[in-house]
Formats: sequence, structure tokens, C-alpha cells
Amino acid sequence: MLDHQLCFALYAASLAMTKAYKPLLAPLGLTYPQYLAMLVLWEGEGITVSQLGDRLALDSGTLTPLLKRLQALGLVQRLRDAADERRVLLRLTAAGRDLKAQARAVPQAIACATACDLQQIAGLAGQLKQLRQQLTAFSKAAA
Amino acid sequence: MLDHQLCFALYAASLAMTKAYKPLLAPLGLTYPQYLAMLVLWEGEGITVSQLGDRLALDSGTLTPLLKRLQALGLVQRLRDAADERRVLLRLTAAGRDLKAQARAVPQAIACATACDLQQIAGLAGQLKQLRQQLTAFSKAAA
DNA sequence: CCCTTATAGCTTGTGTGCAATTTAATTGCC
DNA sequence: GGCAATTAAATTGCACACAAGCTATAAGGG
Repeated sequence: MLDHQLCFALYAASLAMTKAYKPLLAPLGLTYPQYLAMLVLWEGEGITVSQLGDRLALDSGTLTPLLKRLQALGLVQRLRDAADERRVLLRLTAAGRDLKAQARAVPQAIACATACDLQQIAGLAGQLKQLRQQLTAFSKAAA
Repeated sequence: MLDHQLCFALYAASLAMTKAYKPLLAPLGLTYPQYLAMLVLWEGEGITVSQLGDRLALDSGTLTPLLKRLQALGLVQRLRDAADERRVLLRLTAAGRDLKAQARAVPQAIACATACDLQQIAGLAGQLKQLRQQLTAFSKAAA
């Protein structure tokens, strides 16, 4: 029963992915959600907490303490936007930018940990992206 | 960058799945992990905490408090095994068994929330199961 | 200009996940 | 039988996720 349900396959695979990342991220001093936040900031700094939340599908209740930990690690700066004091702008420190180079080997190691078949990985990622959109639409329609 | 990675697609889809379940499970008084535990117990009672953990890929640090909440809800009984006092046997109460009938509509509602294409769902679940096995093997090999 | 409304982020409380340690009970080996 | 090693749960501490409520700022309408 349990084994044939998509929901559990998704749940268990996601937890297994987080566990696979853990030893790779430990040398960087990052947790997996912190790594995802850094991925976004490496793409472009100066975004707000809300914009980061849109990218990661997380709210401020999750991100505020996470970002404070990244700040305590000396990787991120949190600055009130002078143009709109409600907003907090996120910038990287020099150490935060330098960490990008150290993280370069991580995605490759994970690719090998999965199946090393890049075609299949891309297909699966696409299906999951579509699934997520449908689930999000369902949740919004219910509300 | 972020959007093309399988890891994030998996992470975001899993969170979206949990959110989609929430309004469906609220009438039953269950969280999503609690629902997964009940699915296993509806399949067969009298298993130990470890056996439940093997099915769900969760350890006692997660399951012990979760099971205590299910016990407090009056759904589950936790009994020390007389034959081996280290083990705790899990049994359902009458209310716990009755809840199975109420939960019958949940998987169907979720199937509709995804894509309603049962063929695609089964294929995706199979791929995720395989992915999880590979990730688990990778984590064990690293240790 | 004042007042209502909306927005951005923070805080609080609950429920996971998981590493690490602890406790209690069993097994294995001599 | 006695003692080390193993095993099963529980406990502790930390880091998410998220709902609900709060605060401060901004926007808009009269």
C-alpha cells in the first residue's frame, strides 16, 4: 500500500537526498536548506527576503532564522532597504562569495550518487517541477 | 542554476505534497508523517518501532515523539514486548482502526491534485524509489 | 493630512528529522 | 555463570517548515 504511493516515494527520496548532501556540505559548514539559499544568492545578490522565499518556496518564518545563521557564519549581510524600510536586502560577504568555488564539486558528486544518467536526471527534474506546479495550484484552489 | 537541479525539484515537490495533504488530513486530526505511520499500521499491527522505522526510513528519535502524539490522540497503543523488554509493540485502538475508513478518500483526492494520469504517477513513483535506493547506497558507501 | 489598508519581515508555538548520547535488555563468548 | 558487545528505545540538542499573530513601514482614498 505505502510502497505504491507517489507521496511516500517523494517523501522518502527527498529525505534521502538531504542525507546524501550532508557529508558533502559539512566541509562548507552548511546545511542543505542553507546551501539552497546560497545557490540563489550566488546567482544574484541584493534580493529581498521575499524574493528569496519566492525562489525557494519558503516563507519568512523559515528564512529569517536561517539567514541569521548564515549571517552569524559570516557569509551573508542583512541590510534594511533605505528606499523601503520594510524590506531587508541580502548581500554576500567576501567569504560568502569565496564559498562558491568550494561548492563547485558538490553537484557533480550528487549526480554520481544518483545514477550518472544525465538524461534521466533532467527528465525526472522536469516531471517533478510539473508535479509541484500542479500541487501548488491544487492547494491554492482549495483555499 | 537552481531550477535545473534535481535536488531542488525534489525538495520543493516534497514540500508541496505535504502542503497539499494538510487540508485533507486536518479533518482526521493527523499530520502528514503521522498519516504515513498510520498507513503502515493499517497494513498490519503488532510491529515494533524499529520495523516501522524501516518502512518509513525514520529513526526512533523521530518516531518516539510522533508515536506518543498518536497515543495521546487515542489512536495507537505502545506496549513493551514481554518476550523482549527492549522492544515496543505498536497496536491500534478501535478509534485508530476506524480512522482507516475515513482516510479512504485521501489518496484519490491527491491523485486528482497531481495529474490524474495514473500511468505517469506510477512511473514517477518507480523512478523515485530507484533514486532513493541509489542515494541510500551512496550514503552508506561514504560511511 | 488623516485614516484605512496592504505589505515585509519578525516572533511564537508545534511538529518533524537527525546526530549523538543514554538506558535497559539481550546475546555471545569464554 | 560472568562479562563484553550488541541491540531497541528514549532523550537531548539543533535546524528546519509553517501557521498565526505582531510590528513597522508604505500606499491610497477621503
